[in-house]
Amino acid sequence: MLDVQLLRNELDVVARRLAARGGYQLDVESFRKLEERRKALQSDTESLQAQRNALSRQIGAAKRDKDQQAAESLMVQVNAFSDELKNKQEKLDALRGEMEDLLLSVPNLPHGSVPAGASEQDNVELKRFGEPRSFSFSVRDHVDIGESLGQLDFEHAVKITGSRFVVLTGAIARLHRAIAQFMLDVHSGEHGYTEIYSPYLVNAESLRGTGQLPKFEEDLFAVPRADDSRFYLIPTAEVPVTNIVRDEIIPADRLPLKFVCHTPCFRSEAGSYGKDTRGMIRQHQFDKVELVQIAHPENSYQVLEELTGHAETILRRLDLPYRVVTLCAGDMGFSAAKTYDIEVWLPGQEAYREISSCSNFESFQARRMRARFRNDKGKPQLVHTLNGSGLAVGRTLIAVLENYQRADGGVDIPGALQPYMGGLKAIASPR
RNA sequence: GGAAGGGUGGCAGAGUGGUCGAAUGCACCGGUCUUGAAAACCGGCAGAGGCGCAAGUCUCUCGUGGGUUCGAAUCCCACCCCUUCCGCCA
Repeated sequence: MLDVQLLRNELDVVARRLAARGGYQLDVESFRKLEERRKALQSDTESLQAQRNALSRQIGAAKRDKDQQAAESLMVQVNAFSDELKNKQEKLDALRGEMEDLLLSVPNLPHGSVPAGASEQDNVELKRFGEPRSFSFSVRDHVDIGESLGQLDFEHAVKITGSRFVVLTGAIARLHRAIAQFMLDVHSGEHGYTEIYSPYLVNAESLRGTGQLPKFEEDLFAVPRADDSRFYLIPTAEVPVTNIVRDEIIPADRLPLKFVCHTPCFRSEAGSYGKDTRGMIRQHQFDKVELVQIAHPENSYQVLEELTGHAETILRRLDLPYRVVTLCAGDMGFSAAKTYDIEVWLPGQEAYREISSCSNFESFQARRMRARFRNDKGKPQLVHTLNGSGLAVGRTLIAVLENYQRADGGVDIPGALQPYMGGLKAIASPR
């Protein structure tokens, strides 16, 4: 959520900066109209309230003095405008609701360093690490590799649940677990993150806090409850972990808070029907190790660089080629002010594919969550929130299978993961 | 699921219809004292919002939402959450 003051004072500037998001159109006119009505209605309402409060105080005084007559005449005065007050109050509440809805639907302002652009085409490559390996045999994708090993099984997943799910077995299932463990150990042991275990079901308020609601309900899986409320399956650990600080005031000397959390993530993938239907690139359920930082506004951009570096470390340790791109304004998520995507090389697709997305949300989520710290004047001030995948576990598994495949159909285990595989150096080729 | 108790400021904890946005303590900020610090003492200190150049002033908020009333932290209703006991349970 943007600061409503900013919209009041610099509406045109805000509209212009938002237009960088692939031509996003802020409804300037209706905001102006709402704001005008709000202003008038609010001052009317408040002055009536002030009158009522003053008269009520006098009634109290009169009653104390046992002056029944004075009290009654004062009550008559209040009653004269109490209907008007009630009416205005109701209108003002409705108007406030409208304002709130509008505000909740406005995306974050792109940071000044974010390149302009409408789509993926306009993202800017920042750096590359590693060289895509050249293979002396014909390269297979993870589906062929995993299925021929008999350890990557989409057919049973379809029977059990449906499309966009997978069953892993044997060494590949273990490799999947090893990857997550490795990541958790590096981030908690070397990068100073506190490991978190969190709920996988969250309430609507949490999703509103991080920005998934109210706008993106169709991307979520909902679980109905006995009353008419519902829980939602988390689309990312960002939601439960960031919401730890919702409605809290954190002592400044504890910033930044650094959390790492491994969870499954659930996404309906509404609107991506034809996309990535083969393999486990895009699943309704996937595991992810998420990094979250709650930072002081002064250094949140430095934190973004660090956090992105922490995610990169994993790929370096696994010796997987990757590149980092700065997302252009039009390709960024709703809540982000700046985002780096890390893309890993997938030989099976001969392409770099997203494996991590690291963002600074500045105060956008913090404002929705009322997450604050006490600044050096002793006043509560909004924190900045950041997060990034460190990394997506399923896609890392794909990258390992494809980059470490052997001519005989087996897969080498990267050195960093071998301790997590009981010393196993390779997944044996099928006979 | 049954029974009882309870949700008040950063924390602890008073307050059961009338200057209560709220005593007191702790924490925090500023000052006096001190070589410095601690202690002591003095002062300040909830949040959000409106109007105003400012000084200031007004409104809202005591778990949430409704209701009663001229007036609600306080009374009524519903819901949520927490604690304890019983039952059930990985």
